[in-house]
Amino acid sequence: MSARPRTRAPARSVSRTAAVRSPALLTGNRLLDALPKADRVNLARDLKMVELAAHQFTQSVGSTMQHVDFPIDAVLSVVATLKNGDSVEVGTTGSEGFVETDAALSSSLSRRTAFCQVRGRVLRMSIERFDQRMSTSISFARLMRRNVQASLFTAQQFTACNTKHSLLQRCARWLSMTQDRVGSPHFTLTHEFLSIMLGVRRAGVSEAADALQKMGAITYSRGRVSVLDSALLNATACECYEACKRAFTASLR
Amino acid sequence: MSARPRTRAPARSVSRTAAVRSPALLTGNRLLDALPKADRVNLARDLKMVELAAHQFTQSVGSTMQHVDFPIDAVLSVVATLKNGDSVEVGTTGSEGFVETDAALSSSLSRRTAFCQVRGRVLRMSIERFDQRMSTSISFARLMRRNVQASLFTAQQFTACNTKHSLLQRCARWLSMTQDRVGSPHFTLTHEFLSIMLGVRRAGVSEAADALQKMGAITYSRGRVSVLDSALLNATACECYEACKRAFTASLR
DNA sequence: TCGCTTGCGTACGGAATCGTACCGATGGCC
DNA sequence: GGCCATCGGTACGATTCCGTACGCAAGCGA
Repeated sequence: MSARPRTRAPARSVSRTAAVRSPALLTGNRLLDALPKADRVNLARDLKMVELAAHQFTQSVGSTMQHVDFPIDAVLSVVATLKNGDSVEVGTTGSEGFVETDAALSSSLSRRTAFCQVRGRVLRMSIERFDQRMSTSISFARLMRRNVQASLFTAQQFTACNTKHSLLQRCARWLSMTQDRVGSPHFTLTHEFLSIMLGVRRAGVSEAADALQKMGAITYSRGRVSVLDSALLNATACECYEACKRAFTASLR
Repeated sequence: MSARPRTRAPARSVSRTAAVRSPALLTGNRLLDALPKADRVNLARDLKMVELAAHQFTQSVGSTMQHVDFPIDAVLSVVATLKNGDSVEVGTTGSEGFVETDAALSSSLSRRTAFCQVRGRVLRMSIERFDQRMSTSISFARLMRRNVQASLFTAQQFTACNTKHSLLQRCARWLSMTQDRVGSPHFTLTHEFLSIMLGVRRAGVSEAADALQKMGAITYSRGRVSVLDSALLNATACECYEACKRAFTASLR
């Protein structure tokens, strides 16, 4: 309902754009796949497929960055940890981006904690290779930086979202975003975990989730969530869902 | 009646570090002044001093960027505007940085609104010159990007701050940050305006400000604020004040 | 199959903040 | 010197969310 040429895709399950970009070179990460062909030819040799388990950490504050992760079907969360131990999600990344954004900002130290939110695969590139590509390929550097711009936009949006929007709206936003990133209406998530991400009580999430379930948008049970009516869910979410989605879409161009 | 170091200012108003870096080339913007000498030699000809009045806009959403602003003693705010018209501050910039961070991220469109929070001077550089320097000077590009990293860190910190910290803490944080940026304990600010920045009611800010005044940290009257005890103010602020300060300091190295 | 861990429903008083509104006081302007 | 817009003190019930806590039930491992 948005990207113009792709919706008219023919019989083959590969989109036109992708076909033009020779499917054999596709990685599954949309950011990498948006690179011009020249950048993708030898990409695979710099990438290592890694399976991440749920809640597995991929970076921690103060450590030297070792690698950059380009998710395929995993969803990674970046959180800010406060002195009292509370963590709040400040960014989420799926196949539209990469984790360890600071690497694209001339920094070599991790300033935030990141971990796997929804289990799945990522393509891992060493910092050395990443830096090398950043400094030798203008198109690579440009695409990465535009993705960082979207991350910045998202963090800013969350800043406003957290003061202005209700818990129900934010729950719906989070579930909508995650559904997009997982690429499936079914994923794993406990109320407890979502409450940490949103910076609220577990009981608060249970109430909001119950409301979403009663209105028929989702169902859930013991850590498994299914989105039944994504249109309804999106409509219940605050505008921040659409805004962030647009930001990432725009960054791929 | 409080700020210590300035009162002890010697004959010359230039700091030691600055002296080492040949004072004649100093601009007054700490970010630019942190550039290696080679970058600063012909800097002045690309900069135009501009006086900004309070509440004067310098960029708006969706417009093509024309210039980048390096504040000297002005303080600029970047805000996210929601559909209902509410605005929330998502970034603040003084002499430690620059405004129009997206310019350093391969983007030419403004995604946020920015305006002058506290009147003063900025050094304005055209986008063309900025882009040129970004692409020709590694040290310039590196410094700008590290500053963007600090902006990203700040936006992330505010995301957590807005869910976890009390209004009193956030008021104190804002006042502490602004004092640092203005470089003076006296500045102009109404409760109304601060309430918009923090995304809360005007009455809420009045209560918090009253509390800060009663504890002797500040005094204020009809839009003029004076910080009386910055140590007390900092102690009342949440950890986010120190965290963001450190982030910007680190980005200058 | 048992038991235990984990996930979630729910409830309670309380705190923080909201929305709104009214009014006094200040200070710039004519 | 008087007028008036602006600033901020204050109060009210309403609302949202908090902190906490208890209990039930599903599913996993032994």
